[in-house]
Parts: sequence; structure tokens; C-alpha cells
Amino acid sequence: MRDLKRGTVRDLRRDNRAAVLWSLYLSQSAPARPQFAQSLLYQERSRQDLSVATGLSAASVTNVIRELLDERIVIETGLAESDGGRPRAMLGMNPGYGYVIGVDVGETRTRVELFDLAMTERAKAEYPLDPYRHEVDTVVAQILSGLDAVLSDSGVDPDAILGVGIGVPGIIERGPEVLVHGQTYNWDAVPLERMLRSGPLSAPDCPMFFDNGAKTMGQAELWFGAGRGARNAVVILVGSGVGASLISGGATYRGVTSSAAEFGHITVVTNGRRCRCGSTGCLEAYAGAEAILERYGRPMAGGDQEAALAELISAADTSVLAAAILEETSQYLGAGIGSLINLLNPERVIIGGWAGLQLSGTLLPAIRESTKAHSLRHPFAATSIELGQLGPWAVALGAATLPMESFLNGTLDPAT
Amino acid sequence: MRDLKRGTVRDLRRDNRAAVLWSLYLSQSAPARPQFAQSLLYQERSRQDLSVATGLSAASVTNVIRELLDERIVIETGLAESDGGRPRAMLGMNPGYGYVIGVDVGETRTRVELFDLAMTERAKAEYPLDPYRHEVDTVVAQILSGLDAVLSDSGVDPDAILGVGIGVPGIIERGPEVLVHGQTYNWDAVPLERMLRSGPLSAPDCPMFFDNGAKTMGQAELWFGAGRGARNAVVILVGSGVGASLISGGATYRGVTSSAAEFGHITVVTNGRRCRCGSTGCLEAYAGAEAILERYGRPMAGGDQEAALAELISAADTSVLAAAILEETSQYLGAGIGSLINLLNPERVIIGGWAGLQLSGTLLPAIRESTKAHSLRHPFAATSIELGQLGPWAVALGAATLPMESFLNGTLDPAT
DNA sequence: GTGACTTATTTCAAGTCGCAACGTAACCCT
DNA sequence: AGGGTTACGTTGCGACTTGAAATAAGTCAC
Repeated sequence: MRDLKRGTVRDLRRDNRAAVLWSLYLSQSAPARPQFAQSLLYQERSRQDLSVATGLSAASVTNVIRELLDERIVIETGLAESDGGRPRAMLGMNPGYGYVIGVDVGETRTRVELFDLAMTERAKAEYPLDPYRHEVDTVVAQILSGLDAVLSDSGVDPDAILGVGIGVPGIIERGPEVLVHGQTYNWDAVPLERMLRSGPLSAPDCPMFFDNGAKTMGQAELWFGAGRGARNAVVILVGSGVGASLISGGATYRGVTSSAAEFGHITVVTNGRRCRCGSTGCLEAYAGAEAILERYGRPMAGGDQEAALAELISAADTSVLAAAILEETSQYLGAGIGSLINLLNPERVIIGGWAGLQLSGTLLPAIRESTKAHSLRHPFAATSIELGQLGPWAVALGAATLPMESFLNGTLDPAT
Repeated sequence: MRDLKRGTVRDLRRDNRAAVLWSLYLSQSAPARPQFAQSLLYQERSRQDLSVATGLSAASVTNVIRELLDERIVIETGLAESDGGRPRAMLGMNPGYGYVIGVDVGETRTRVELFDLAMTERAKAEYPLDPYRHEVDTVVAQILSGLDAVLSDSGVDPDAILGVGIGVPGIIERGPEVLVHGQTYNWDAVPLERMLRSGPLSAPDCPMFFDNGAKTMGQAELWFGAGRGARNAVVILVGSGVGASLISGGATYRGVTSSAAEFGHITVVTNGRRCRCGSTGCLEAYAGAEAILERYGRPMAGGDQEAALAELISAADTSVLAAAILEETSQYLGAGIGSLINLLNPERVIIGGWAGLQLSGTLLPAIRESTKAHSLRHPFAATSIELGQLGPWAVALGAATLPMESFLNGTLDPAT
């Protein structure tokens, strides 16, 4: 990502252009509901609206928009009703200008999804993955055929792909080349980018972005879901393991080597249960789906964790053991979330991930209660604890926001 | 703090001016050593140096500097040796242009310190405070006489005070007026600013800034101490209680209601010891000096905690109990710091506060070890764990950086 | 000493940009 | 058809940064 130098009057122009484009783009993304499927298209805006939204003068907006219209990034979509004056010309992203692809390398499946500039989904592909058999080659092959599939299904010209974003569970190391470290996968320093680019199939010769899956999910919720408009928020992903994304100042916080937000491995019980990361007392060792099932006495080394967890939850009505396990789980989650609130003082905490959503169905009040008990009064009062709104494809959607972010900032394709 | 709108070519000018001024200011602050006392003055810079440091052209630096020279904020301090060309004119802040005052409302004492623009200390005052008798009125009176004292001792004209910064233990609520909530103090919604301004003595009619003491200490270490140059860091304050300051992107992170970084109240033992905050299992309930002494069986409700802790530490050579208490303490601290590292992926962790410095004398290796055990490999490897460099007056120094920050950004005195 | 050489700083002439003011377009209502 | 109203485009101005050229202020070899 190019360093955005500031100082000259030209940088100002780039910034203002980006501000207008961002404003227009985000206004198009609906407050998505779980059942949202097709398009995030929501609302167009006029030049006037953009002027007040960005704080720029109408004249400047006109200039920037003219440029964007000339480049065909933006189109006029029609006229608004008038109540006496010249009707406002409504503007929108030109869906056909370009496309982005998001890839979710998950714990149990690989997902690939292709969007146009209006974030309308144009094609998707999904491949199951045998848990505990995450061979690198298998995953790479799935990604590559997924890319092929969405390209041919949508009929989109590969040259029109602005970029591909890939969310993986594990830590990204950004050096001379991108390396992926995944403890769950037993991946150690996997050069995923190189493998994708040299793959047998048509790895598009276009910008690729890598990030942790919890962070891409967080960015999806931030842009389109329960996090819309938040400046400081935390998005928690509870799946087999536990992850999170921290939003600081409206952007995803990554830390110095982009491995921040490993929420699953904060210590909630000093000298507690051993965690698969090697440490002890991690939150993930208590509140991840895998750990919950273990504590319940039904470890699932391979099979269908989702079904098993659902079973546990419904058993809680009659089984004292199951109820106790869930009660404990909300204790631990509350302790972890409370720590997060005390440390980060967010305005919103969003719980997502398949296990998080399952658990929250019945456990949300208990989690809120436990969180309250484990946090200070003032920061707790400033926070709302909510559920994620984007469902299981949130990670892929968020991955697609990575190239989009670059595009909106005008830092994509230095060529042209 | 005024909202820094960006967009016009004039804002650009303000930003560039601020960039030059910051660069010049920070280059003057020495990598301070514990024994530093008088001045932070370190190194002057030429226009050339500023040009490369800020990325601005030499011409622009000349223009900005001319303006600053005209305003007498900056002065030429002499010429550098030449090795064949025109010698560089060295520039520095004009110490006499204005002054800032930092106030540290601590757990056992109140400190007031006055600095000039070069951060040379011009006067200081200190008042002991009977722990557990923090009457608001007493503290306010101490602050007001401290302000009087440093003003008369230094002979500085009150009109030349650019602003006063005040660090308090507890949470700052920024509403229509600033309120302070301090659990340690039993302060609830204390309108400290109003009390200071309406005090019997000459509360200066000038900008006042309030922040948590751990945050001001963190900012002092960030600007002048062990945190210099860091973009992402954590400064931990271990005193009677435990606090922290989070540095994100080179600036202090405050969260949505500026109560972030309450590190002392993250949960390290779910369902653990009761903490004075009302919750259970907080880090502070294990690793704060007060808690350590309690666990040692020698609670100090009033007396000299510093001496008592020092005694405990030296007793560890012979007493099995004392050694075990310290060993446990480093376990808990390591768990807390490890969580911080996993969550925030900082490049540096700095331990300060009087108890932190005492403990680290012998315990630092054990704390490092325990931290390593409680954090993931990659983020741990990217972090260094160091000691604070600024000693007991760091909180006051940091408090003085609050008005200084505003001054450097050009957001002070809208008048003139 | 003196002239050639170096390096730092200032001046100058473009080139950009955002903005306020003003002009024009497009629609409503009567 | 015409007046009213709102949205949008254009123009001229002031402010800004910058690269290049000019100037300032030394060093060095002889």
C-alpha cells in the first residue's frame, strides 16, 4: 500500500476525490439484514448531498464528480423528485466499471464471491473442507477453482477485476512476500500469494490483499452491518476458535506486524486450561466451539461442530450439565468482553461468527450480564452489545472490501 | 479540541506548519535518562533537516519558518560547522515564547511543574497527600497553591502560560463540563475544572486539559522517554493500582468516552479475587502494590506503601512467602501483558509507575518469561519489553504535553 | 588574498486547488 | 407564459507548494 504523502496541493485533490468517492460508495450500502442476498444498493446521492457529507463546497464536488463521470467510475442514475426547483441528479457507482473478489478461507469451507462496484453479488462458489485436513495444496486448488468459477459464472472479464481480497484464519506476515501462519491449519510460513500466482489455473494478475478472517469480517460489519458509522468498535468472531477485529478511528486496527486483535488468546484464567496455541487459560480454550464441546465431554475432532453445538444448546433445557456449560461459557465470554471494554472503551461490541450467533440466540442476556460484572461502570455504559448482521458470508464480503478500500483511496493500479 | 477540518488549501498550510513545528519540537527533546532534571534540549535542526524530516520542499520550509520566526515561536540559535558550503542556520523553539504547566494528582502526592517551550523545567512544587484522605477540597487547594508557587518561583508572567494540563487517577467524563470519577479517591462526578477556575487563588484564565494520569505518563514516555518514535506501544503504570496508556498510530488512544486503557481492570482470573472496583479477578486485584501487600498479609491502608513494597522485595531473598508472592505477581503481570500483546500487537511495552519500577528491578526477567508464555509467538517476537525512563515526575511532564500538543497543532488560543 | 567550488537558503514563476459569487438549467405552480 | 425555486456550472481570486534559478556564505587550494 503506497504511502500517502500529504503536503502538496495535489495530495489535497486526491484526498478530496477519495472523500467524495467514499461518501458515495458507503451511501450505497444498505444496513444489511441477515437475509440480504443480492445487492447492498440502498440510496443514491446528489451532488448537494455529497457536498454536505464531505464538507466540500458544491463547486468542488462538481469538479470531482465531473472527473469521476469522465472516468466512468460514477454514473448519473436519474433525477430526484423536485418540489419546485431543478431536480437533483442522482449519482451512483457505475457497477460495471470494475469488480472485486473476496475469498474466505474458513475452518470448514472455502468461499469465493464476486461483486461489482455497487457491491451487488455477481457470483459465488463454496467448497467444503475436511476440518483437520487443511492441506495447503487443497486450499490453494479450491481458491483457484473458485476464482475460475465466479469469473465464468458472472461472465466478467478478468481484466475488469480490480483486486482480490483473501481472509485466512491465522496471522499474516507482511515481508518481501506475504506469509501465512495458521496454528489451526498447521500452516507455517505458507507463501500463499506466490502459490496463488503460480497456480495451474488463471490466477488473475491483479492486486491481491491478505488479512485475517476475523478482521475482514469486522470490516464487513463496519461498512455494511452492525458497525455502520462506528468510530470505535470491536467485532468478535466466535467459531471453532475465537477472533476479533478492533476498529479504531473508523478503520481496522492492525498493530505493528498486523497480528493484532488475537482476542481468542487473551488470558481469562491464569494457569487455566491448556489452549491449542500452547499457552494456558486463553479465552479460546473456554469459549471457542471446539473447547465448549470438549468441556461438554463431546470433543469433535472432525465432524460437524455446528450441529453438535446446536444440539448442546437445545439440550440445555433438560440437561443440567449442558446448562452449566453454557452458563460458564457466558461467564468467560463476559470476562473477555469486559476486558475489551475496559481496555478499548468502544461504542459498540458486535458478536459474530457461526458459534457466536448460535450462542447469542439464548445466551445474549447472560453474556451482557457477565460483561457488566466484568467491566467498569462508565465504559460499560458507553457500549452497546449487539449481534452481527451479515451472516456466514461476512468474511468473504469483508475480504472483498480490501481491494475496494484501495480503489476508493485511489491507491490501486499505479499503472494507467 | 477544535475539529480539524481538512479540504481547503488553507488547511493544508496549517497542517504543514504544524508538521514543521512538531518536527522541530520533538528533535529538541532528549532521549531522557532517569537522572534528567533540567532540560530536554537536545539537538537543533536546520531548515534542510526539517525539509527531509517533513517531506516538504526547502522552499516551503523557508516560508513556514519565516512565519514562525516572525511570530517569535522559533529562533535561530546559531550556525553549524560547514564543510565547504554555506553553513546551516540552526533553529530551535524560543523558550521564552510561552510556558506550560503540568499537574500530577497522584495517589500519595500532588505535583506541579512549569516548563518553557524547550521543555526546560522552570519551577516545581510538590505536596504530600494522606492516602485514603483525598478530600476534593484539599487536592484543589494543593493544585492552586502549586500553580501560584511555580508561577512566582519562576517569575513567569501568568499571561505567558499557554495552558495547564492535569493528570488525575480515574476516569474523565467530557461533557458540557469536565467531570472526574475516581474510585480510589471516592470522587464521583467532581467538577474539577469549575472548582479550579473559581478557586480563591489565581486560577489562570487559560486553557486547561484533563486526562487520566496513566495516559499522561504514557504520552511523556512516548515523546521523551522509552517510547520515542513508536507508532504502536503500550505504557503500563503500576502503582497502588494498575493503569496503562495505549499508543495507536503515534498518538494516545482514548476510546469513545476517553476512558480507554483501564488495564488494571481486565480479568485475569475469572471468578477470582474481589477488586476494589467491585468486580472480581481484575489484574489490579493481584498486581497493584496495594493488592500485593494484601496478598503478602501486610495490608497498608494508610502508611508508606513504597517502603513496604521495597521491604517485601528485599525479604524475598530469605522469605519463601515473599518470593512466592513475587513469583505469582509476575505470573499475573505476564498474563496481563501477554493479553495486551495479543490484542494490540505493539512494537514496545513500557513498564513504569513507582511499583512497576521497583518490581522490575528483580522481576523483569520473570515478567518477560511469563509474558512469553501468555502470548502468541509472532506478536511476542515483534515486541520489546522495557522500563520507563522518566522517573516519578513523568505524569506531570505528560500532563504538560497536553497543552503543548494543542499549541503545536495550532489549535490553542483561538483569540489573538 | 583570491578565485573556484560547495552547500544552504531565498526568490520567482508556474501550476493547482478550493471557494464565493454569479450565471444558467430545469422544474414547480399559478 | 411567467414568476419562483432549487440544483448545478463557470469564473476569477486568493492561497498554496514546488522546481528552478538566483543569491548568500562559507571552504579550500594555491
